Amino acid sequence: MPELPEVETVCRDLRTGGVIGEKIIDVLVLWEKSIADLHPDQFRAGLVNNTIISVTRRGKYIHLVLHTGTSLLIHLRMTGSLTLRDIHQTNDLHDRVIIQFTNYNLVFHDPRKFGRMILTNNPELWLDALGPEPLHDDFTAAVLYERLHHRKARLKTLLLDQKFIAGIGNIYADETLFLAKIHPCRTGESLSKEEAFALHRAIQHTLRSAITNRGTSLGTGDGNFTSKGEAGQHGRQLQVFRRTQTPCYICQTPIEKIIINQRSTHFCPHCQK
DNA sequence: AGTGGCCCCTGGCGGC
DNA sequence: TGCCGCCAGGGGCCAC
Repeated sequence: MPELPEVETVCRDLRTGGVIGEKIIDVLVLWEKSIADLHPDQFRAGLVNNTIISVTRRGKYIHLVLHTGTSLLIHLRMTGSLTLRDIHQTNDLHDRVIIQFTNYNLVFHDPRKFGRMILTNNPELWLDALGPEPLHDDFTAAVLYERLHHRKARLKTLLLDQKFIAGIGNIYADETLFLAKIHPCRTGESLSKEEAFALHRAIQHTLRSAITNRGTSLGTGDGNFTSKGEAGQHGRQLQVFRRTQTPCYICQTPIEKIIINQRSTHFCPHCQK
């Protein structure tokens, strides 16, 4: 599942891969729902002959800005990936959209078809709805405490809420709460200032560490998320996610799995209070 | 404000 | 071996 670290890795790879300055020659839409509500002709017309001038990330969105000022927002959701592929390489069954440059293609590949590409002149409609960027300087521990202390929802729910904080998904929510030694069912308002500060440190450490490892690639079904088609190396660092009934690395207590808001949640019942 | 249910999808996997 | 049915899960939407 691409979360902030995986999306950040994709953006960095697109930049170093030379996408900036590239002119779009043609666009193939192989699955119409992947481009939201736009007709494929409009989508294509908005992109062809355009040049990409920047690649940035906001939450889990990849934001490509074109020289006309139009934005292409890409959300990978569950199984999406963006890869640069040699122009002579054949298409894959699960390719959904192919943006063609002179010498290579930018391929949106998405087996489960949840991902979306949004061509818009108003990207702020999507991006401004998001909560703070967890790795920005203005997201301080005090800011997190301020956002938490009046919330009655459980922490797992809040961490997954993109309006509360942007970019965290199921893997890093569980890992963050383990690192902070806080139980996922605790409510926002129940946290002391010290606990909120510990959670802030855990969020930033978990995300930074995962970015360093180029993200997490889970073994089966979920594919790779780096734009070079490689597996991210963070999987071996996971402390609780998908470790149900195996011993906690700290105290040997079996990791428990519960469901919170339809999401599987993994934690150590001894370490996390 | 918070929660639960359902939907979108399909590969993978457990059960028989 | 082969088939069936369930599950995962980000996020939108709706009901309560």
